[in-house]
Amino acid sequence: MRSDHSSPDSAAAIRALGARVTPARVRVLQLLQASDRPLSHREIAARATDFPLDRVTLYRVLDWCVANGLARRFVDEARVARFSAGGEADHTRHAHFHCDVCGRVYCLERIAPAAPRLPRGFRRSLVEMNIRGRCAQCGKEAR
Amino acid sequence: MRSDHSSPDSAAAIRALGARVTPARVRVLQLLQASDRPLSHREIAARATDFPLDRVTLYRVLDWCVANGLARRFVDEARVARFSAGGEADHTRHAHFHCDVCGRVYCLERIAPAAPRLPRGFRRSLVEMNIRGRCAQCGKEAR
DNA sequence: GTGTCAAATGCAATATGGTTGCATTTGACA
DNA sequence: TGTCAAATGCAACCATATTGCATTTGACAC
Repeated sequence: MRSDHSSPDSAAAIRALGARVTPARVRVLQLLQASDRPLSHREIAARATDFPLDRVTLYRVLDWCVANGLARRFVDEARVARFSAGGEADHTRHAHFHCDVCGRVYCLERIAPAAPRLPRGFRRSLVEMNIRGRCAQCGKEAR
Repeated sequence: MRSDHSSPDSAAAIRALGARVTPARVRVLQLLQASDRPLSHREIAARATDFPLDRVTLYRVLDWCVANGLARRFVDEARVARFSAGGEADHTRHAHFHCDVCGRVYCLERIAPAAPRLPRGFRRSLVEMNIRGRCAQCGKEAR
């Protein structure tokens, strides 16, 4: 246990890449790791109020995380990018659920998209499966 | 065969909904129907140079098509909306392939996403499957 | 500790894709 | 041919993301 709130894991993951361990990277990675669902740029900014974090820096940190396999990015139905901890490989092993009501995105860890056979000449890099509908929370509130 | 270029099908489809048959709707629907892959707003505008078509009108026509089941909308990796002829039902019966190189989107008519079992309380409205990679065309050019 | 320097950051300006409000035009029908 | 709601065009606006550049800072050598 540490006296400060920094997660040694996120800092270590950054250092392991031979990259500079900066407060912005550590904090953003912590937030992603602490969330059970993918976060938008907006949501991350809202959670990082304890910390001075420029919009542009946040974009750059997120891009950096994705480029280095620390996070995965995808785009939801409302055209906003969402990020979650874990590399591409992690997140293509399961499906995502997009709630039409609240707009939240859930990782469905137990649902794995099968890799289908492609037409001649096409090469696959990854498969993603998105399910839309109403999440348990919104279903509860609706009755 | 008609002497003008208007497809009787698109006009008929619009009329069948009890809606007004306007040049903008007919032309946009024709373009979508004539394409073998989903088109972005930009791509449609580029193809409709023969015809005065306001940006906003195009957005509204597209929204109207989607709302009335004449077209399907989805969002690609670059956060741009894409449209193709055919209602939601048509396009959730097959997967889409997004080329990482040229950005084009293909309908994979022969690949059907299986509807998985969801966690308790979640209700599905539709399932979509997106495959990313390199298309046959770009694969050919690369060698 | 202190100096060094590329990497990372902050800020302002810009780009892109899409939406809203409102006045004008037009397709369908009497 | 007149009527009127529906559809359109225009201007202004909004959200998300990116670029260029000057400044700051983490890591490492000393």
